[in-house]
Amino acid sequence: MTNDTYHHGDLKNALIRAGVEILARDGIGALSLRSVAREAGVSHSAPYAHFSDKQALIAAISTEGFHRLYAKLEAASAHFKSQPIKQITACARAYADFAVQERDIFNIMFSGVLEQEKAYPEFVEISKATAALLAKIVSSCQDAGIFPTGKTDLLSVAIWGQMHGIVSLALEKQISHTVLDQYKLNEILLFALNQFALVELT
Amino acid sequence: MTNDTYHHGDLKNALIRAGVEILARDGIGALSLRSVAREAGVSHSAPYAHFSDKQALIAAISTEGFHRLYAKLEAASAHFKSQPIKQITACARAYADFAVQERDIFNIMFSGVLEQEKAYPEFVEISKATAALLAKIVSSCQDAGIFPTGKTDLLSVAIWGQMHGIVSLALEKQISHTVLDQYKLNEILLFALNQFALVELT
DNA sequence: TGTATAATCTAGACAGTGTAAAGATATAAT
DNA sequence: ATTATATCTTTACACTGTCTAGATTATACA
Repeated sequence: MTNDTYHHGDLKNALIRAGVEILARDGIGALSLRSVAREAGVSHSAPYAHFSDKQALIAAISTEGFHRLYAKLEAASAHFKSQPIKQITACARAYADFAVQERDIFNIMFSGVLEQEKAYPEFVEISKATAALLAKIVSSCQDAGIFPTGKTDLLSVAIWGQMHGIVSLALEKQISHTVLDQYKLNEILLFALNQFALVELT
Repeated sequence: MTNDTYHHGDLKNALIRAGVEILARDGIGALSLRSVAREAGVSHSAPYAHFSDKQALIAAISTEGFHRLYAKLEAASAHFKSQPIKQITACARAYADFAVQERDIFNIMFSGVLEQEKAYPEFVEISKATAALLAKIVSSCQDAGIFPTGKTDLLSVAIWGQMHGIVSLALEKQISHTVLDQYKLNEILLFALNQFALVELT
């Protein structure tokens, strides 16, 4: 797609890819409209043909991040089809892995896109789908007698929040390294998840 | 302190107060070195006499934020002296209240200060003290038979992470408003906290 | 097919930002 | 009292997001 014509052909997606690349390579501080344009090889104001402002580009990059997170959770879940215990623990691990490995995308995904007055339908869609995927897994755990029945959405939000918070604090280095070294992130997540469970998750 | 002399007298603290004020009034997007200097009535590079760079100012504002959070948790805890059940639930509510009411300070406190290569001793001190305060309350809950004994630090981190994550997702509007309207933030927190408890927390 | 219209991209400009350097002014130390 | 140090202002620079005007290409319609 990256031919040498005046018109790029697929600039919108190229800009999103460039943003993801910059986040992974140079970190969140290096992500600017202009750096993304440079990375994609276009002029500094070319992005405005596809994104109304910087927030819109960030929303698009965050949307891509949610797609990756969804795919990772979906894969973890599919890998243990009809084994709810393994599904939920694998998802917790996948969530943590994603946050650690794609740290800056993870951070940008949760840095206020939905708080904006503007609506970003694709972002809303995939983030809702991700929440629904978690709820589905939690629900199947309930059906399997792993979690108490009822209030699936409440349970699901509580579990998501728990995973999210523990992972976030760890990324922020707010969890003392003596604790983190002793237990490791996955063990903390498992311990926390087990509080909800009727049988032991391992 | 704000006399009309060339030397301000207490510029460092004035800048921190100005930063806090801007965060509360105009939000995180309006927080710049120059806006803080303007708010304090000094030239745009005056802050460099007291802060090595913007990160250092943000660290100082975040430190002030942690002092406020600590004070709020301490007050909630002190108000229910030797009533561990009420202490822990009051702390959860206080944590959520702080996050909601001082939203932008809360966000800046958890936006990577400790990830920096530079060390900010006062920030480390108060954030450790806050974690220690939570651990103390959790420990007293263990002594009172509210939480299972042992692994206090693990338990404490899991509970902190849980509160932090649920509150963060709510601030981010990632918790669907149908769920949030139905249960309210405090109820979600209480439900989640109860998973750790041997007796019912209310 | 040819031409008007729209979409896409470039170039230039502007105000705002973080930061560095040089100089002015007040305080502290001797 | 003089020197040294801390504090603050002014100026300057590169970089940012965004706006405008104009160039180039694709699309739609006659």
